[in-house]
This record gives sequence, structure tokens and C-alpha cells, in this order.
Amino acid sequence: MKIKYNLLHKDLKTNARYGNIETNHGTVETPMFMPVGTRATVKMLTPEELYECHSGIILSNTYHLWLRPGEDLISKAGGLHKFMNYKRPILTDSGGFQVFSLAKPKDITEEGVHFKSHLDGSKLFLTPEKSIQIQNKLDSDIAMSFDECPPASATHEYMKNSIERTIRWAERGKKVHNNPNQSLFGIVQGGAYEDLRKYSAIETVKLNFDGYGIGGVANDGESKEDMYKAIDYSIPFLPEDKPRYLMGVGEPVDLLEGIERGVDMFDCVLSTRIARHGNVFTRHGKINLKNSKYKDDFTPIEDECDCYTCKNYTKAYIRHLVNSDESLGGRLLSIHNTRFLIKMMEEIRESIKEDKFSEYKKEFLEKYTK
RNA sequence: GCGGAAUUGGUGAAGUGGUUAACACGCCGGAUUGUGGCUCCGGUAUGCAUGGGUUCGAUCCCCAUAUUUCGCC
Repeated sequence: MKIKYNLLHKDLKTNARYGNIETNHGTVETPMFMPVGTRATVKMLTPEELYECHSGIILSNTYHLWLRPGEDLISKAGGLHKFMNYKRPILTDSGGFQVFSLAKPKDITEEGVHFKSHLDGSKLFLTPEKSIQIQNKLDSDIAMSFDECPPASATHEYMKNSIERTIRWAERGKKVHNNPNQSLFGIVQGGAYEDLRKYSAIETVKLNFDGYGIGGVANDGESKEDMYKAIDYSIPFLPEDKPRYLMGVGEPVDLLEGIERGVDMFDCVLSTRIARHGNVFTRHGKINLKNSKYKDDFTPIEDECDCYTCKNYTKAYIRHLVNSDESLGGRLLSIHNTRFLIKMMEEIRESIKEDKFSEYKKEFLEKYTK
């Protein structure tokens, strides 16, 4: 069965919306934050720990799993869910972002993308068909179309050619997609160009996907203004009855801005990456636990936080772990950051249901950015 | 007791008679947005054991003192 998005309530004052997505691995509520598990693991966290964080959908990656261990092995294991023992829904990214980070523009052809393996330097060729076929075998709940992710600095001309090709790629991928239990999302590109976002959205929607990604907003050097514009220019042309997924965004402030504009899904490596480097989100902004002022701070990261880490450990202890390069430090902080964003989403959903999203946002930002 | 060697920041250490004393680690900050996990970027000795002397100028030369260390009795 394909996923089914149900729009349950629209905020009266903003474009924020509350809904849910029914999948073969349970129903999840939106807006939601999806932790990232690139290599079939949300780094440092077990599925049980993710459940304890109330994680819904998690993200994994076609490119990485294609290279290692290979889609055939995962298929043999019974699919990605069984392979990694995650019982809730999984979304797989198409490898499009890796095209951006690993290939040069000249390596991108109409047929597909040539680039070198980050593991051993061997030559690789990825096409829209190949990406979808790999994802079919991975058997994720949601597959993403194979797209190109041009940087914000791309010229209008380059961007126009790029989005036209991405649309053709989306169509090609959709043609070969044949997993009845997997849904497929299209991806809107176009940088911060209003006409291109509109064009990309309209043409992609014509292909009738199960949901729509808004991509190219968190590549490298995009300003927040460009990100917000990209959302504003895309969303009016996306159907109300399908989920919208802002790809790669996960800073608390950006989550609020995205939700206000009508985004339903987010994913981001930020929460787990910064955790491994000693940083955590708190209601009062991001803090760096490596700072010496936490040396003898024997209180939890946040008193009011309900995560495993905050219920059991002090800042001083975690700081010691991080400074000693002990992996438990990164683990505990990953738990906190993951729970932080998911809990934030829970509160946001409640606020939308009560038409109080604006108030929630204002209150959150007052504390977070002061 | 006699003779030799050494003494540079928190640590291990380079170095030169002449503007800002290398590097590494540590420490102190910062970054990080569809992940090329354990990374990247900054800052960190007004000072080269102490006191004299030589010199236009000394961390680098000389003398004394202290400490450490090696060898001999």
C-alpha cells in the first residue's frame, strides 16, 4: 500500500498544518522531524533509543547503501527495515545530494551522473532509473526521485537547464518504479528564483507523485532568506492533499519558519552531527558542552526535558565524556538532540490544532534566540 | 667530594647574536542544515632557570648561583 496523507487541521493564522501519514509501518503525525540514518543507522542510536525519542520516520540513503553493503544484500535480508531492525517507516534519499557533493557540473549528463566513490575512488554512474531500482530493493516506505541539487550561486540559465533535467529524471524514475509498497516523491528545485520554483513545482506536480520535496535549500552557503523564499515560491503550487518535505533542514528556527509556510516533513543531520561534537539544542539556544563553564555543572542539560540523557546524566559528566573522546558522550547528546526536535514537533502539532502556532513560535523564539 | 651534560609555554620539544620564539599535544573559543561520523577554523610563551657581564643588540657568547642528570671516588 502507498502512503496516505490526511490533512486534519489548518492553522487559522498561518499556513501551518496538522495531519498524519498512514504507512505500512504505522501512522505518523505531521509536521514531523525525521532523524537521519545515512548508512542504515542513525549514528550511535539503536532503534529502541529512537522509539524512546518518539521517532517516526527516519531517513536513509540510496547512494551509501548502494556502495555498501549493496541493495541486493539488503534485499536478501528482507529489506531495510528487517536489515536494520527499525520497525517504523523509512524514507530513502535518492543520492541526488551526493551528486551535489561528489560530482562536478561537467560530470552531469542527460543520461545520469558520473562521479567517484568516496570509499575507494572507483568510477560510478548513477541514473534516475538506477536510483529508483535500488530504492525499490531497499524497500523503504518512501523513495525520493533522483534530482540535481545546484548550489544557490548557480545562474538562472544553469538552474533552468538543471530543473528541466530534474523533471525529466523524475519522469524516468517514476516509469521504472514498481514497488507497490513504496511511495515516490518528486523534488522541486530552482534555487531562490521565483519563476523557476514555480515552473519546477507545477511540472513536477503534473507527474503526480505521492508527496513533494523542496530541495536545494540547505546545500552550502544558501542564506536563510533564500531558503524561506524557496519555500514561499514553491508551496503555492503544491497540492494540499500531499505531504511537503523540506529537505535537509533542521535548525529549530528554520523548522518554525518552514512549518509556518506549510511544510510537513523535515530531515537533518545537524542534530546528530553537532551532538558528536559536543553541542546540544536547549530551549535557550544551542550550547557547547565543551565550554569550561560546564566543568562542574552537575545539573542535566535541561531540567524539563524528558529524554533519557536529561533524566540520568549531568552536564559535567557528559562534558567529561566528550572531552575524553568517549563515544557515550556523543550517544547521550544524540539522544537529547533527537528528542529535542521531536518533542518540539509534538508541541507544534498541539499548537496548530489549537490555532496557536504563531504564539508558540513567538514564545519559542523569544527564549531560543535571546 | 671531583668531572661532564642539561635547564625554552600546561606538556613533549625545535631554534637563531638582530623586526612577530617552529611544530605537536593540551587548553580556550567557534563552525556544522537531503552526513565523504570521530571533522574543520581560530586563539593560546611581552617570554627562553636566576643574577651579573660582553655587545649597538642576547634565549642563543662568558661568569656565578640553583635545580636536574650522567660518570668517577
